[in-house]
Amino acid sequence: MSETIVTRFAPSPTGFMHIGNLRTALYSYLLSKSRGGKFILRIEDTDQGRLVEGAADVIYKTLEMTGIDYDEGPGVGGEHGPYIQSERLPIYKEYAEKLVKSGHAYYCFCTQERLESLKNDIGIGGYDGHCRDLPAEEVERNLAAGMPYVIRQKMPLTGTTSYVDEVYGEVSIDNSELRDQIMIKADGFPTYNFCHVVDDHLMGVTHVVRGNEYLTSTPKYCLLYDAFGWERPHYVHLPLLMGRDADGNVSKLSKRHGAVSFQDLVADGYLPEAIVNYIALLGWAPKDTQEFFTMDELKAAFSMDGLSKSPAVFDYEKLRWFNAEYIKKLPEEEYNAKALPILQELCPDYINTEKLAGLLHSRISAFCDIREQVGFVKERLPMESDLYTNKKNKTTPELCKAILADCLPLLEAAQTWDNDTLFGILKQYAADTERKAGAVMWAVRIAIARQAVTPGGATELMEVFGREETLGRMRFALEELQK
RNA sequence: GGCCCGUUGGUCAAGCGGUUAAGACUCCGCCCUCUCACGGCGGCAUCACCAGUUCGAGUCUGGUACGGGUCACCA
Repeated sequence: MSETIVTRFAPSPTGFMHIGNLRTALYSYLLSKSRGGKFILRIEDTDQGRLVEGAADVIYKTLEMTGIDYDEGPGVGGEHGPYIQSERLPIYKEYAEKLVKSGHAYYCFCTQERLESLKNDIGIGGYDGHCRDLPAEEVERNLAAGMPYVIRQKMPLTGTTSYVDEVYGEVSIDNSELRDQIMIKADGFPTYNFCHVVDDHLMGVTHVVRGNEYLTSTPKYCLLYDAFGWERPHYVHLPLLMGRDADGNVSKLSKRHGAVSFQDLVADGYLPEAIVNYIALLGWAPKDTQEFFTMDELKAAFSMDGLSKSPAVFDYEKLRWFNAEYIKKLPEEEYNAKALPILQELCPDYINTEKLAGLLHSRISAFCDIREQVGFVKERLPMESDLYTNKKNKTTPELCKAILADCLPLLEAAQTWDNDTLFGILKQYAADTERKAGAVMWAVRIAIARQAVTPGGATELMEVFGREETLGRMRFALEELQK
């Protein structure tokens, strides 16, 4: 029989979608979809202290924007609901008590103070098992007296627990390394360590896809499956996403490395398709050298044997390259829909923003680049002394002054104001005066842009500025040179 | 510190015992060109180290070093 594969993405609603989490969601989704399986979304909101208003919406929105759709989950329903853990509390309680009855878990009445002092005692890393073998009568008495309690998983004291990870192979941990972790907290909420196992089993999850940080705690979860008599799922641990620190070292990608949430990147002008394409290749590689993938192509190409074992450093440069490629492929209308509003806000009215947007299309890697590219159109920049001097075109301030003086009347007389006409005028002038076209263009471009590097050539910029602004800038530059 | 995992160029990576060690980003040249960008062409690696196994090792084994993760009433 061919088992239907079921994977899930189980994020905690923190208010933002970390790019590493998004990649986990993507791989989990792709694993399932590459094999015609099901994909479930489950919200893990069992930490009452970290509740953030509207945080789940960020998750829904991100998955929608990236095209990661789920067969079951909040909003879409499914036969295993509810899909929000805070709505499943009675289930966890029931299963935790089952484990207490079967001797795999126990009530613990230790106070926070006692636990604190334990931490300070050398030689005891964590809980000491104080309540592990409390007499039944004492437990009953404490419960009846309403003493606060937690429920802990009873770990075996000896032996080892191992499992076979789909990417890392066999992982084996001494049971003595395992602590009696809390399953149900004092507030009645379950911990991740416990409820994700219950949910994954109840929801029929066959492959648990998650970050490598769970590699060494997975034996604890295996023990839980064993205690319940449930079949263990397949584990697919993913290499971590790293960020480059200021000191050159790397560590788990986090906010200090820059924009690391999906929404931050989108706000900076990165396209969801580009982000997905880039992170798909961070920790996974296709069998051939294809590098651009649509979601459908990813579904077709994804396979677990392409997963890497070693951590991957998130490289903004490469993301920028991907994004630039996606922007270049954007149809005119879609590109303008994003670029024009930014330009209109930045530029004076006389600027031909549509033309400017066109010049920028192949020159930006993210839409946030627009701002720094158009600084010179907003205002006349202070002139740097040596800009008129250009070795390749053999220009000098003196030559530029002459060119500007000559060209000003020619341009004032221009019948129409578009690139072709303007280019023709200047080209003709160059031919007539036996000057290099490059020198003429250089003089004019520097005069109006007042900076060395510009998006577009002299006549293109003239079109962007329009007749009045261009001539105004040229006259100003000429006067400046004549001083 | 204990335990676990990893290590092919600055980065992402292919490679599965015999290859001139793919490809991409970055960087650097050259070409195109009214600057830049786009586009085109080209360049940049003794596979962390040391032992072993083998006729032969980036590929297998062991050790060392380095890096990372994990040891919560967070997930």
